[in-house]
Amino acid sequence: MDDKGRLSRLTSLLRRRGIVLPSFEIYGGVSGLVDYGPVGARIKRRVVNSWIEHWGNVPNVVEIDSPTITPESVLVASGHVGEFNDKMSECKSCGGTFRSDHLLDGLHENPDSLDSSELDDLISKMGVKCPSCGSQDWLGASAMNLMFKTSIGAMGGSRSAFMRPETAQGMFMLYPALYRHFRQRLPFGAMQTGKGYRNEISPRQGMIRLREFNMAELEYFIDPENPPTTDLSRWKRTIHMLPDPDGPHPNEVDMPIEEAFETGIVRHPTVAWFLAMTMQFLEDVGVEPSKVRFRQHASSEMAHYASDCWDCELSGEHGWIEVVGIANRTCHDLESHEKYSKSGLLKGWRNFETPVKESREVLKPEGSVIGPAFRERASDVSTALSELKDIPESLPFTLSLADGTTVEIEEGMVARVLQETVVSGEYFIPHVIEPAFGIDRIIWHILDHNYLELEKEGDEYAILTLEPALAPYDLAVLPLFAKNGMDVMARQVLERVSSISGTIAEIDTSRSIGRRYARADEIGVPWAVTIDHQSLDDGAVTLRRRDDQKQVRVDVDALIESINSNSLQSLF
RNA sequence: GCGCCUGUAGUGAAGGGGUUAUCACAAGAGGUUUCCAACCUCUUGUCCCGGGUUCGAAUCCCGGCGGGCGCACCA
Repeated sequence: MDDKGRLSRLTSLLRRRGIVLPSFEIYGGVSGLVDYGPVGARIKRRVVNSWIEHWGNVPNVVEIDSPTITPESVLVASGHVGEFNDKMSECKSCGGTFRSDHLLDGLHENPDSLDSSELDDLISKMGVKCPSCGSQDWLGASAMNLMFKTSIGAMGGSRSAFMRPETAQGMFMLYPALYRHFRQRLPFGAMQTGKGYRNEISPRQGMIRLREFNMAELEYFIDPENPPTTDLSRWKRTIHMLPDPDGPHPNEVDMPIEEAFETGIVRHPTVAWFLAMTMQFLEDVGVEPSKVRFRQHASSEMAHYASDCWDCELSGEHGWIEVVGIANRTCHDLESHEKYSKSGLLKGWRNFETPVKESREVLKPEGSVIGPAFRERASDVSTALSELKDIPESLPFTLSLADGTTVEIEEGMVARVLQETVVSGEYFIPHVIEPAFGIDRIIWHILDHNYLELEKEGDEYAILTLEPALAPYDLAVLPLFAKNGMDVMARQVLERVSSISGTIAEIDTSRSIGRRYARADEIGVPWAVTIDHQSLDDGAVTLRRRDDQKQVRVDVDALIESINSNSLQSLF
């Protein structure tokens, strides 16, 4: 079959059957925005549900849901505002645009810190040439903001905000509530699915680079000194991995996850577990395992918050595409939010195995002497005394204060005492391992990997071999002819099937039976039930399996029972 | 953002300064047919948007919007 045209035939199918299509099309469309139609929305819902179920099976993982509108201060703390506000300089003569700070690499120790006018001054002073045409004629640097800006409040005095570029910040914002929910015990995780927004410069490749997209993220909070370990041996499948090319294992490998961890290719036990769980999920939703690979980021391409990162990439019509990022974000986010928000609640507590008893000699200030002696500096003196590392042998001595000045501490101002403390544990900032899934990209690859172009009696025949759990309909009910009572019985069967919780069936009565099978196959309906004349007499119907077109005769009651127990396969 | 190509029913395509824009498939109604896109009759529906040139624009020109590829960008 003509492989060049497969992509456009698949795209046509997606539009024609209402799976994925351009948004706002009667107004000309907007690039980077797509709609899921009646069939696609159902597939999407089921993919998202599968994701929630997959991770919901993990103990200590809960789902949350937070706003997409996010105050600017949150994204300043997370680093997104700084990182997202790269300045771009445009060459007047060739029109090429480049990151202004990159143009100044090597000419300034920290070009990232400069504002627009400083960048412009330096670019012209240094005579920076355009990398593509060599001229020195630059337009002023302007911000390239990849976040959608908005404001909270309709009138003046409103707060500056952005549409969230990731759902993760919602989980960090709820950390105190999560910590309480889990009774102060790590590890635990919180997940959320929903929309994210990035104002891409040039969205491309259909639903691969969108401006508004569906994400599914899980933040797993751990104690970095006691990272949870899991039994990796239950995942036997070899995984294709491209380790960090600058690291100690620069070559591509195929091995089970357990071996990858033992040989040190995957550095963190919890990250290894997430890699395995991710592979498992992708297989479960019908991604072709041979078209999956995991690529470890080189330190140079690491996101601003990540200390170790693996991309999961899938191969399809658009090449290898990143669909999941698994990052060890360490304590970056919580630490930064603690600093910016001044909240004291973004911590975990770990008990020592045995409480530490400490006794040390301290100089305890005599308030009644220190106070009158130093007046407004008295509290600084007390602080400095309590922070003294080395207790002087004798008095008087010279004490340095935090502001750099010194005072003389004389006999009578302090008492020499032995202080005993018991420290039973300590606070720490949890580390976070985050798998972030691009749902739209995963759906694209599910469709791509399951779209089969077959030939049937000389005709082209398309079939979507979706996992039954993801199909837009579980079952198609087809009266062989829509008359003589077959249509009535079909509607009765439809009603019985539809009343089964979670089961969605459709009825199709128009045109020939072959055409209706084809229509159902094309959108991935796994089962079709046909009611013929004989069904009216014996109450049995024909059950047809999508993937091999085999059919069996089965009593309606038995059919309903099998659907109920999710065991239709066993009828064959 | 830049450069090249491009936009015609639901889908895929043909055509093109002049009556009512063409074809296939799909879709709807009816007929026929005892299980895999059959057949017959009828039906619905299209020139991306705006401006210009012209007696007349779906066609030519300009701009916008959308799509493809390349460059740049992609936390």
